[in-house]
Amino acid sequence: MPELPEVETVARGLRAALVGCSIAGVEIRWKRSITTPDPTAFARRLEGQTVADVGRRGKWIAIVLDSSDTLLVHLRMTGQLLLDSGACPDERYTRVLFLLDDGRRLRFSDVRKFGRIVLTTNPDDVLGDLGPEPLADDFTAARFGELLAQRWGRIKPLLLDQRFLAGLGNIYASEALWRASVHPLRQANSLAPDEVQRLHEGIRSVLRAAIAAGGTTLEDAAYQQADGQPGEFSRQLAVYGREGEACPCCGAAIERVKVGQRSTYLCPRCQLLPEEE
DNA sequence: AAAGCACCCTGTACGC
DNA sequence: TGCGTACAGGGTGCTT
Repeated sequence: MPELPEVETVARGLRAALVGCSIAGVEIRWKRSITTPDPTAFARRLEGQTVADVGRRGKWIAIVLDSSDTLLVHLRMTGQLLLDSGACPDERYTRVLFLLDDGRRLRFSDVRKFGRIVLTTNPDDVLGDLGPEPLADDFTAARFGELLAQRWGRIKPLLLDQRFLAGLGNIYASEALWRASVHPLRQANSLAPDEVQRLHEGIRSVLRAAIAAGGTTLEDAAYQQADGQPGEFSRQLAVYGREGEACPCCGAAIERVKVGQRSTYLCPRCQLLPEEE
């Protein structure tokens, strides 16, 4: 499932491939993939627009157009943005098709139809509620500590809350907690300064490493880079999806538990839960 | 503020 | 083989 590193990888690929290109036409095959405006206005407004830049905020891809419009894309679970030269073997899951003026196509493919596309002149309407970017310079351990100190809930669901911190999903939340040796059920405001420091570093290091590897592609997952290549980070996952396997650090068997209705993976020996919690 | 749950979807895995 | 059902998951919205 695409999280920050996968979305960043896609955005970089699209930036290299799309800037300067114009949209000649739009074909909408699943209307609910478009949040706003309505499909007719969406297609009409996009035709003739040129891509000025491609960026990312949290798990949103922002395709900035040379008018006052921005195309925001959220891949959710199975969304993909793929470039092709005008044909592809399997069109089954194509939900929206952007026809480019040079004959290529940008294809929004999405098996489970959870992904969403927004065309807006005010991206902040969508992005404004997002928490800090974990890799930004001003997201310091001190700032992270201040934010954690205000929260009484469990740390793992908090890391998944996009209003608290933007971009982490189920995979990297588990990985970051393992890197920091912090148990997922810990109360957020109970973390000691050294734990805050480790978790801050765990989050940033796992995201950086995953971006460097082109993201994570799981066996059954849909994520691919814009050129269709799989990400290589799955081999570096320490705990996610590895129930019963040996912890790379201590060798104990990795456990899977439910936290807030989500599967969470941890090492029961490295990530201890203090008795009072 | 925090937690639980239903919902949106479909492919896959499983039990019978 | 073939059916039915549970499950996975990001985000939203509602309720407790």
